Amino acid sequence: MKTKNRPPRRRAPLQDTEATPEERTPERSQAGSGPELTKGLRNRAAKAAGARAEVAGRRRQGPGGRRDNSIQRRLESNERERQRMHKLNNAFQALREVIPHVRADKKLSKIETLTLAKNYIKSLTATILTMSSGCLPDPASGPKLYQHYQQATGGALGDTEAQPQGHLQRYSTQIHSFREGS
DNA sequence: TAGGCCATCTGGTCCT
DNA sequence: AGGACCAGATGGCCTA
Repeated sequence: MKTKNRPPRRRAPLQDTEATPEERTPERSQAGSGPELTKGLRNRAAKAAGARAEVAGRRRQGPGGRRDNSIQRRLESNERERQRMHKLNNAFQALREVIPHVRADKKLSKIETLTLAKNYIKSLTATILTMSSGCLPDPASGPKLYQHYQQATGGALGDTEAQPQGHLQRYSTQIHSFREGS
């Protein structure tokens, strides 16, 4: 699979207006002040904003454009949509951080994140059920603990099957230790 | 260069 | 009425 640790990208709008990028895009300013954004990313965002303004200028000149009010509403709507998607992405990131996975060097894609989360929940559910029946899984012998997890991990992550059993073993051990410690 | 992934724009629909 | 949500379209970036 491909590396997904990429900077945020911006696309020039098909419709844009009079407002300068600075005055109408909190996200872009957010892109400039976000805690996780590097200077390079801020530069990129600024550059993209400039490109948008340029496109806006070109489009403004054409006849039959939208009325100002309508355009303004659309821009506000776009901004809300961006914010909404950013929240969604933050949630995805938070989810990535709590899902154990074997490719720590590569960022999980959204679909991988969702699939692994589902499998992780299944694994934990299985653990709870095992605990509730008073039977601890043996971490040294390939426990049933993550049969669910391993199963669809292979489905979601094509290369997971190639991963050494050690990762799963470690995962089991960690869960086991956690349970013994708690 | 193709394909995967992603951000953004956009218009429609639903909800408050 | 206005905002939230959704899905399709578009185009950029990256890797094989």
